[in-house]
Amino acid sequence: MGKFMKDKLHDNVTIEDVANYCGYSRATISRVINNEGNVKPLTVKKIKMAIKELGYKPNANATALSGGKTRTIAILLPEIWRSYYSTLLDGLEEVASEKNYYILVRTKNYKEAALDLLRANRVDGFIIRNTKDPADNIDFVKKLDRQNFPFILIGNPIPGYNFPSIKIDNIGGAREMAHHFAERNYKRILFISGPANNVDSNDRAYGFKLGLSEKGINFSSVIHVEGDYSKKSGYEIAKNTLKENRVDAVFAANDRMALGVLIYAKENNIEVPGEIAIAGFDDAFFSEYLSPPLTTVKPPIYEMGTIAMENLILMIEGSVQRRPKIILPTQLIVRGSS
Amino acid sequence: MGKFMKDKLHDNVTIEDVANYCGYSRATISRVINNEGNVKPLTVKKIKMAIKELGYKPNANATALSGGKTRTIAILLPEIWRSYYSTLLDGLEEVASEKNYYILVRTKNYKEAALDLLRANRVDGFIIRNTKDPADNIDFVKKLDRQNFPFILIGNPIPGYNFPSIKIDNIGGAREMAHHFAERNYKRILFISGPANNVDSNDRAYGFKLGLSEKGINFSSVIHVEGDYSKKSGYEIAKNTLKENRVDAVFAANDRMALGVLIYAKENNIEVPGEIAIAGFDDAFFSEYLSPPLTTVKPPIYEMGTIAMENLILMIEGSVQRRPKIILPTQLIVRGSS
DNA sequence: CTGAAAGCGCTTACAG
DNA sequence: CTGAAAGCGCTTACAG
Repeated sequence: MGKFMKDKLHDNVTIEDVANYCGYSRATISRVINNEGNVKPLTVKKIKMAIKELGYKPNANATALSGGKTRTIAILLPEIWRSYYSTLLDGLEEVASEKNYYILVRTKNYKEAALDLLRANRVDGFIIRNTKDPADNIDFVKKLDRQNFPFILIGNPIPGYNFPSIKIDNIGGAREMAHHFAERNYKRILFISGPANNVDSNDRAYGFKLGLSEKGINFSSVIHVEGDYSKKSGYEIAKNTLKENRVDAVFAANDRMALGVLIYAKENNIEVPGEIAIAGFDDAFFSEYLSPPLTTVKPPIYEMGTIAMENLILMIEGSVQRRPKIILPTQLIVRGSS
Repeated sequence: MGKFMKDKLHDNVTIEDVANYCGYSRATISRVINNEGNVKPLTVKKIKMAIKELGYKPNANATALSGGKTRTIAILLPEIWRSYYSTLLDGLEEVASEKNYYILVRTKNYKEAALDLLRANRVDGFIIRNTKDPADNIDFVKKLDRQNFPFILIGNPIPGYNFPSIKIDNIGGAREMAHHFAERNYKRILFISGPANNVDSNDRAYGFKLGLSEKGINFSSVIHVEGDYSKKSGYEIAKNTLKENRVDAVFAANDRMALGVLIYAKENNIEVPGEIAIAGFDDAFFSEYLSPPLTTVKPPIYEMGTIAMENLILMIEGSVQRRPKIILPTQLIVRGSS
């Protein structure tokens, strides 16, 4: 057959065409496509042959409409740009495409979009990364939960609820940092937390405190100042605190604030780590390029993506009810700043 | 699972429900949804009211199946992780969501996926960022073109064809860099290109040559060495070249190779820019954090995303045939390294 | 093991 | 301006 004919076939082949081609009914073709069993092996073979020869692909919209799955998963993120999110997305997509799923990514006004996706039956499941305020999309999440519609929360789960979720071990990571500080014999410590209501930051504070006390350092001797996760707040807090207090080491609840502290130290000729050690949390993209490179806690973001997607697909395809609650270990990365 | 589907269906209000609710036929409801005109204003009003009250959203699969659009756009990328791609994605999504489209993102084995998306009628259009070898997906692109299916190529277009595309002005950017070098009075120049067959790199080489000649500098006096875009190749080339040649300035076809040169210079106590100036192309995420910060050419990646999506949507919705060919200007960013 | 037939929720000529 | 009806390409009880 000519090139043109071939293309034409490829473009419009329906289940009906396959049925006519090999002399079975649409129902049987459908059974073979969906591996339903209860079809004679020879028939399966013939039909698979026909499908291949005609280059048949089921129309996804028809499949979804008639009760089948969409094989697409919605991923709701606050933004894409930051490496945190793009790395996460990378992990999510890795597994999705491997398992033959498509991903629909949404950031802008995603609450509204989520409802639309659900109602329009566009997806089989949701991966949801909360915005700053975890309670923001509580209504939608509850709705999913009520309908038993598959979803997984990524990052900070919604406090007070027991939804399927995956997050990093903030407590463990900060605890390790505390141990590191103890080993280095840093005694006079400044801890800069994130915003007061931030779950991550609170966990990091708790873990840090825990780790210090395990090494016999009382948290009450630690200067604790609240920042807002911005570079600027790190800078300002350093400026306000370091003049009046002797400090051996600073632990900021994220790398951006640690960067602010580092910039302040450089501007004021404070030697790092000679006079003051500095550490952060996140292993931000810039951290290894600073001078000195920043000691930090690296969260397994890519793995969080792959594991989240694996679990979601299990929820979608599995007959068993699953409510995974996963916590992934972090990794302490000691660099030149401590 | 049966129960689950049933529940879900019950939960969803259909066009039938709207029809019953307000006493018009499904056909008329459909007309109102699609703003078709030819409906009495009062009827429109009543129906819109009913839609709102019932919280009705059309089932996307039914719409697509019965000849409507999917309102989703496939984005094919070689990868997501690098900031180039995530920034691009950000721009693409910004416009897509604003115009009420969803995006389907795919990186892994995307050629195969693309064909599937097309056949299964899952999307209204394609945004395609070529892999290293632009000819790699030539068959698919030709197929789209033949079917008059909307798509736009991003980045390096396929040589020899006239497909709708958008890219940055590599020539103009490198030309500006040449002018900058001339102003700084750098005479002995090392140019490190990318791989020989790389379209971007060739354009940058051409633009650099052009810019130098405009300032009376003969390109033949420039040492031209071919790299492979990696940090390592920048490092190696610096090592092999800078020992035996006096060089005032290095222009690498991307920032990663420039970083390699910078690392070599630091290791060998060559002062930058005192003894050798270094510049790159791309404004990579690390470039502003280096010491000294790297002079480079910043491509308008985010804008490339927004403009590409705007044009694609015009192609999808517009009645007019459009084959946009867009080239976006870059921006020279002079930092401490030159 | 297989098929006929009834949907799934829309759109779109066709008629009036 | 509006509705009845056919159809988009699948899946899934129901029968045999």
